[in-house]
Amino acid sequence: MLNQQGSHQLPHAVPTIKDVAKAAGCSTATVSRALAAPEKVSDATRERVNQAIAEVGYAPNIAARNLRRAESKTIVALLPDISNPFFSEIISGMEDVAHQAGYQLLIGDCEHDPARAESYFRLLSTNQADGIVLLTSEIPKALIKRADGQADFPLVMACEFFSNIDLPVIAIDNHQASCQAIDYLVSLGHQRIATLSGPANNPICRERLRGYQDTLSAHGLGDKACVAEGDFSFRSGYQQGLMLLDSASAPPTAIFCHSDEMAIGVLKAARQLDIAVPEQLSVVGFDNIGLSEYCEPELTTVSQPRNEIGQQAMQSLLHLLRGERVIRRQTLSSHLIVRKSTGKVNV
Amino acid sequence: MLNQQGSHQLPHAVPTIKDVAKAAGCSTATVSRALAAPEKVSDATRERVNQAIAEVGYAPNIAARNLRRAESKTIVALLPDISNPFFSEIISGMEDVAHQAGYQLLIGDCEHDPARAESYFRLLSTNQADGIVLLTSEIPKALIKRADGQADFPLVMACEFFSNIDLPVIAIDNHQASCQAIDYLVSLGHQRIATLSGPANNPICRERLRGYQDTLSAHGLGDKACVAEGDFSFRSGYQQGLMLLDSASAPPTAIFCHSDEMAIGVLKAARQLDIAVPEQLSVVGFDNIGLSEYCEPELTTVSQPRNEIGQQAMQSLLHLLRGERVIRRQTLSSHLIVRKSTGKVNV
DNA sequence: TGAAGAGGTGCAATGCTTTACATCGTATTG
DNA sequence: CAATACGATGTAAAGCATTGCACCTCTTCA
Repeated sequence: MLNQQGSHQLPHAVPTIKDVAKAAGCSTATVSRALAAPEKVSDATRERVNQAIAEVGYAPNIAARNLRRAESKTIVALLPDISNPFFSEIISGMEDVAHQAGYQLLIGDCEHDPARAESYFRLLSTNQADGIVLLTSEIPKALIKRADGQADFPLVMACEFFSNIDLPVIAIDNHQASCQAIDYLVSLGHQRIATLSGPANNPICRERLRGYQDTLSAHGLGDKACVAEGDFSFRSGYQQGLMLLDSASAPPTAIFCHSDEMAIGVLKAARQLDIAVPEQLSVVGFDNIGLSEYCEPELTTVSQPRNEIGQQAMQSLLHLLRGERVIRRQTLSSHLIVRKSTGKVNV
Repeated sequence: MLNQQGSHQLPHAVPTIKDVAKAAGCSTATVSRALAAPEKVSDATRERVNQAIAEVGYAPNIAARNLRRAESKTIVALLPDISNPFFSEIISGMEDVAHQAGYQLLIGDCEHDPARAESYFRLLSTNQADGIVLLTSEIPKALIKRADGQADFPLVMACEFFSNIDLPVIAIDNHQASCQAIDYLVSLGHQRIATLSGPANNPICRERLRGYQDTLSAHGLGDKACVAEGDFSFRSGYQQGLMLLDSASAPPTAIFCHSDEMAIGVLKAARQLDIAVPEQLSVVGFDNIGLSEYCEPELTTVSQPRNEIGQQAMQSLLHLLRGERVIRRQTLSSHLIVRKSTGKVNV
C-alpha cells in the first residue's frame, strides 16, 4: 500500500526522496548517495537521478537530514546589540565563510538581556545550532560552563573575551591599539588626555585602559589620567562629553573614545559648548565605522579588520566542529586612521 | 535490546523523550503530551514528568519535532543590506513578536545579490523556514511566483512593495510623507527644491517622487523639479550632493533625500563647498536613524515607526501561517521631525 | 444496575533521510 | 580458471517526537 501512494498523491504534495527514487528507477539510498557523495554512484545513475530530481522538483527535507545526522548546519552569532553598526561587517565576514561551508548564520541579538542570551545558548542543546560565535562578554558565565564538556565546546569569541575563561579568541591587541592612539595624541603635544571608556567591567575596555595608563606613564603623564565611562552609544558619548568638557578646572585637550559612536557624541557636546575640533579639542574614536568619514569633522579612529575578524572567527569555529585543534588566540592587526578630528595642541 | 540501552548509555549521551518516559514511569506519548498540552495529562503525572525531565536533563530535539510537524518555527527576514541602520529597529520589533509566538528569526542579508535572495527563498521549500518578511523589492520576481501556490504564500512585505505583485504590505504612505516634507520646505520659502532619490526602479522611491512632483505642481513650481539618483548610502549622498550643489546655474536651496545616510552625505558635500546649512541650504532626510540627532547640524527628517512596522509585519505573517486572512495593506503613520538642517530661505 | 460518557494513558505508525551491512556482478590477479 | 577485490546498488534500521486510535477506569445519569 505504501508503495502505491505515489499514484494517489495530492497534486501539491511535496516530493520526497522516494518519489525521486521511483522516477529514477533506483533505491532511495542511491538517490541519497548521488546527492551526498556523487563519486559513489555510476555516471549513468547519477545522470538519471539528477533528471528525476528536476522532473519531480525535489528538495531534500532538511529537518529529516538534520535529525539523522544529528547536526543543524546552523551557527549562532551572539551580539550585544544589533543596532551597533560595528557588527555588520563582522557578520558579513562570518556569513561568507559559513555559507561557503554549507552553514547558516543565525543572528542572535541579546539586547543586553541575559535571558535572551540563554535562549540562544539553549539552541545548542536542542540541536538547533551546532556552534556559537560570541561577540559579547555580557552574558552569564554560567552558560558557558554548564553547556557541555569543557574541552571542545563549539564556541569561539570574536573581538571580546573573558578574563577568566579560556576560549578561542579572535581579536586585535586592544592594549597596543590604545597605546598607539595615545602615543599619537602625545606626539601632537597633548598632556591632558581623557579616555571615554566603554563599560568598566568589559575586558576589552580594561585592556584599552591599561594601554592608556601605560602610555601616559611612559611619557611621565601618569598623574593626568582621567577616565569617564560610557556604554558605546551616541548618547553616552554626548553626555559624558559634556561632563568632561564642562568641568571648571582644566578640561582635557584630547579625548580617546572606545567607540566611534561615543566619539561622535563627544563632537556634538563640543559643538554645543563652542569648543572647536580639532583646534581646541582632539577626538579619537574606535572601530572606523562607515559614518566616521562623514561626520564633522571626519574622525580619527582605530580601525579593526572587521571582515577578517568575522571570517577567522567562523573559520575557527568550523575547525572546532570538525574536531580539529584550534589556535587559542588569534591576534589581528589594527591601525590608527588619522583624519581631521585631531590636531596639534593649541596652548 | 533497545529497551536496555539506557543502562549502557555513554555518560554524555543526550537524553531523549524515552529516557524521560522511563524515569517517569510512563509512555513517551504521555511525556510528549505533558509538554505540548499539559491539560491532557493528570496533575500527578505532569508532576512526575516534570521531575523526570529535570532529573535526566532533557531538552526536546527540535529537528525531530520539526520533521514530524512539518514546520520549522523559523521566519526569514530578508534585507537588502544589513549594515543599513534603518533596519535594526525593524528587526527588533519583528524579533519580539516572533519570539513571543515561539518562532525564531533568521536574518538574511541579500547584499543586493539575487543569488543570495534565492538561497533564502529556498529555505521555504526545504522546510527550513515557514515564512518570509521581505524588506526589499530588489529580488527576482520569479522567486515569488514560482515558490508556491499564489493564494497564501507565507510572505509579507514591510516598508517596500512591488508595483505589480499583490502581497500583504505593512508600510507608511510614502507619497504623503513626501508631500509633507516638500510642503514644509515650500512653507519656508524654498522654490528650487531638489530630490535625491533612492534607486529609480524602487517603488517606494517612485511614490516619494510622485509626492514631490505633485506638491511642487500644487505650488506652481512644477517646472522647477530636479531629481538626482543615489543608492541610500553616505557615499552616494556625498557624490550626488556635490553634483547638485556644484552646478553652475542656480543650485537648489533645499534637498530632500530619501535616506538619512544620503542626507548626511549631502551635509558633507555642502561643508566641502562652503555652503552653510541651514543658512544657504536646507536638507531633509528620511528614516530618523539614531545618528540623525548627532550629526552637524541635527537633521530634519521623516520618521517612520520602525519598531511598529516590524511588529505588525511579523504579526501579519503569523496570521498568514495560521491560515487566517490578512489585511492587504496596513498603512502606519509617519511624521516630519524638524531639527536644525532646515531653515527659511535666504534670498 | 446498566449504559453512556469522559478523562487518562499506551501502542504503534508516521515524518524523511542517512548509512551500516548485505548482495551481486564484473574485473583483476595469480 | 579460481579466487579475490572492487564498484554499484539495494535493504532495512536507525534518528526522535508526535498523534490517531484503542483501551481502561471511573463517573454519572436514567
